[in-house]
Amino acid sequence: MTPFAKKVYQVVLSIPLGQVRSYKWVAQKAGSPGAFQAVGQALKRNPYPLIIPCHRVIRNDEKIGGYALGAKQKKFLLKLEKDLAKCLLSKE
DNA sequence: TGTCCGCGGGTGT
DNA sequence: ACACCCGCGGACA
Repeated sequence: MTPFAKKVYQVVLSIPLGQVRSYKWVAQKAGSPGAFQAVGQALKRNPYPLIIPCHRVIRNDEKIGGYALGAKQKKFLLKLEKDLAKCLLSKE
């Protein structure tokens, strides 16, 4: 586990439910604003793609980009999380 | 070996 | 199909 990747995981794990951040944002929080691609590599090489909400990390223009389990799955998960977040917000 | 940077390809409209 | 950004690959310390 590399320190950079670990920090990336921490940042991704800090993303609230139903919220999404861009690779640039994660890269900046990781300590390297220009290493947004390294973030993707770290997520791809992450030991637990299902544990880390890597699907909350999307492109800077809300595009999908890529996903270890499938870009379409990523969109699906994002839709579910957004709906879930909305449900939680509707509920007091 | 790991991290950072650039070209080409993919997704979205 | 085009434009922008990147889940890739290569080079440097």
